Amino acid sequence: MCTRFPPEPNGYLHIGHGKSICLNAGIARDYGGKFNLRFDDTNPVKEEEEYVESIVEDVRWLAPEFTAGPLFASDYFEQMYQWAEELIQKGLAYVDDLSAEEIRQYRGTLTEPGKESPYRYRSVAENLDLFRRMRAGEFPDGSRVLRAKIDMSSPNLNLRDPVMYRILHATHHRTGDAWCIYPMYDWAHGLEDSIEGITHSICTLEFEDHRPLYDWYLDQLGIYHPRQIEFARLNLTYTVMSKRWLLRLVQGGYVSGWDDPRMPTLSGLRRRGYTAEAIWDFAERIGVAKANSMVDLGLLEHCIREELNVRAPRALAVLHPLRVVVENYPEDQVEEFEVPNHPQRPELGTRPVPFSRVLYLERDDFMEQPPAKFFRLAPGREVRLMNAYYLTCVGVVKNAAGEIVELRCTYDPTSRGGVTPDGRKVKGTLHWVSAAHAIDAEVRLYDNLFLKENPYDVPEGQDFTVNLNPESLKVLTGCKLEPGLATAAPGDRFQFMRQGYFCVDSKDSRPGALVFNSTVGLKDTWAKIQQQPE
RNA sequence: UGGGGCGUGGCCAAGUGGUAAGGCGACGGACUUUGAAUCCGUUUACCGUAGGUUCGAAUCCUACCGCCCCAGCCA
Repeated sequence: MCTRFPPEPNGYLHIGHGKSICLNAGIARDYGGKFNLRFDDTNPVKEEEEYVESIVEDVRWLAPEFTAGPLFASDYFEQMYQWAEELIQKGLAYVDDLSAEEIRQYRGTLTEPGKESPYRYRSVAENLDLFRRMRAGEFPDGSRVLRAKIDMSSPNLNLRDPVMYRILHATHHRTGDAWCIYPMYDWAHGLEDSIEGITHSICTLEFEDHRPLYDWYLDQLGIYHPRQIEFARLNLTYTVMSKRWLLRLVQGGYVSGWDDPRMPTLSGLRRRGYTAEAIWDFAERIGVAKANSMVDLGLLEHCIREELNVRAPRALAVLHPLRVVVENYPEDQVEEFEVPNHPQRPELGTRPVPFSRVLYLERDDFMEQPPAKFFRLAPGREVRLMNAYYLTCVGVVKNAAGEIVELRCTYDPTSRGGVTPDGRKVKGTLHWVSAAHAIDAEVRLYDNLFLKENPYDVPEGQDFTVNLNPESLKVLTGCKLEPGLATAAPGDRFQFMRQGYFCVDSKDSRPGALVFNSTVGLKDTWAKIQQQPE
């Protein structure tokens, strides 16, 4: 078993490529085979070194232990050229002087057969001479091509004498100016697979029509013949995967770059806090088939939640702070509570969290006039501060505009640790942070980039921007975090209790000026209840 | 109106002649110092449609319907 992932280095990898990488690398893993990362770098005008670097990084991140390479199609150019001469010798390829426009016209249409080029029956010697001179750089771009001689009346347009080589006086990111003719995908791909001994050449559905050509080249050459198998590419709700649209998002400044945490790119997901394991899990759950489908984004989110639930240490963080004064708590007293890093995994230990008279609570955890099912804090109501004390609201302080600016509360000294001697129960348990000890941080809350399940569904005459979610990014400043988070390093992941999973941004976070990205929220039953029409 | 594919519950997806796995979601309930997690249960599919073959069909045959891809010197 030998598989490969053959990206063209002309863009960043996204979750759809992730599916392909997991599929191919997974086969190699499961059957003890090989998996090659091979760049299909046959078009110098579109390809750049920047892209190969990002792709190598992404593939190594996803499948480090299975990946061989990087390999490059451009390393096989000489061999490909020799094989092209071989086809010419066999009378199976010819140099065509028709212009691009003429070739298009001669190709016919979906329903009408094509016409043969007047240059189709040149002698082998003339073809060889011309092809060598193409390589030598004697002709300008677009003046001639090498074509396979197959069947101009084939119902499969790919078989109507496909172009094998075009003249391109362009500098290649790896071969420099060594070549001025470059092989076309159909000609090159099977050869690359054959050279590497690929057994299963797995590609997406749109190449199904190309398979007869893939087979034809290999058969005519009589070289090792891998088998091409197609599968449906991934579509995700609320997400775009086309290079064109992704590029628009980046170039239009709708996102901060290819690795913006809202992007479905592997680098974006990584920066968002996704793990390689979660992406593998996702890839395995969605399966592989030939039916076009659209996978629910919720499944991807489920995968990362499930993993982070197990591995992410918990932390207390107040995103929308509301000041709370505990009136009966001594003015200058500070005590520390030992808080478990993970309630379900005691082996992860505890950490000290300071408590004092002035605290911050989440604004959403208080309602002056609570509806029926609200069981958090309200005037006269008692709740538990997680791992600390029971707290009762005794007063509300408002500003001139009538906005709540502070809560006055009392605590039950006998409830230390969050349990009372009388064993009385309380409905709500809230996260909190000591005002005097909290550290400030910026928190970036992300939502889907698009409002529609299918962002490509744009009303007639309108721009794709109508589907953009104006609230896909919310930057919160002045968030209050427990002091232990001060030493969090870029990439570190936490569960902010009762809220969701967050990671320290790998680009913008600095010690003393931390920036957290929301990876995914916790499931929120309360939000669901609130949305129900009463 | 040429060719190549695909159509199984809300979303994915097994199953290729023996009478419809699983996951996600949704909905109930238990438990709970995260309205999370966990646990239990429910969601009981005219297998695109219509015919046919067969003791028996999602699986085989025929016709029809719907959706996707192909006319780059892109990949």
